Amino acid sequence: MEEYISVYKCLCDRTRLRILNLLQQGPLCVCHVQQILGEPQPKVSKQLNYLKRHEMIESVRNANWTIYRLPEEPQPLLEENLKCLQDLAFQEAIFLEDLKRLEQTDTSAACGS
Amino acid sequence: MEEYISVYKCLCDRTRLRILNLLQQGPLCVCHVQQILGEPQPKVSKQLNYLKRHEMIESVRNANWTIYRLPEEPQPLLEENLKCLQDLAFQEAIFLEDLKRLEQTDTSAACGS
DNA sequence: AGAGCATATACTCTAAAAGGAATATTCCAT
DNA sequence: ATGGAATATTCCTTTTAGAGTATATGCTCT
Repeated sequence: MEEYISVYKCLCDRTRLRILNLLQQGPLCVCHVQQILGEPQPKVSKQLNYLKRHEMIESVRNANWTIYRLPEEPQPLLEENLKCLQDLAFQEAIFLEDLKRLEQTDTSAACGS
Repeated sequence: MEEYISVYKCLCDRTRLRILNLLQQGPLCVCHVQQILGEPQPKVSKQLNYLKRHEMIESVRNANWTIYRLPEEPQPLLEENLKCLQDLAFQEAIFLEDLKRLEQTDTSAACGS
């Protein structure tokens, strides 16, 4: 049950939801998330770290970038709610804008192809 | 998106999860929830009120009982996660114990048949 | 080794959340 | 109208979460 609570805590913050929405499209490094969200670097870094500590996402170091991504197989409860997030993405303006900015971002340098 | 966050906030507390688990079996008044959870009355009342304020549950006054229940059609995100809670109920000892105590409780007086 | 970019951490502050104890309210029965 | 049961609310305290600013660390390249 604590695992459930942990998942829900991760999901009840606006910034973290925006991050998860982005990561569903693929891995991203901190600076890209930061650019897309338009939020200060420490804020983004801390929330990414929060999600990682609670095992919602993984990270890999690549040169001086840290690439964050969703795990291959997220825990079931997270996976279920990521699907729900995708439904929301069609209605929620901020999500759509984030995805639009993501498309306009070249992630190949840091994150590989 | 604020609605999503609101749902997740409701779900990230142990007491509230236990309450929702119980209410999936049917309506209950405060004193029964209190007995089953073994928690102090103000705590239970406050959490029920919290869930109601956030529109996760409804209440009806019956004599000097207040009966709380899940709505006929919970909002989709809640409904999805209530299903997940049911999966958890089979593994989680505290949920099983709550359900057992629920069975041993006569709710007919306050909550109707 | 030194510069510069990317990221992480520390510190401080504010606000929100949760619990406990006491009290208030509501409704029914007598 | 009074008492008692059920529920709600208030007050107080403690904890937790999030934001902002500043600073530190890590890595790469020259």
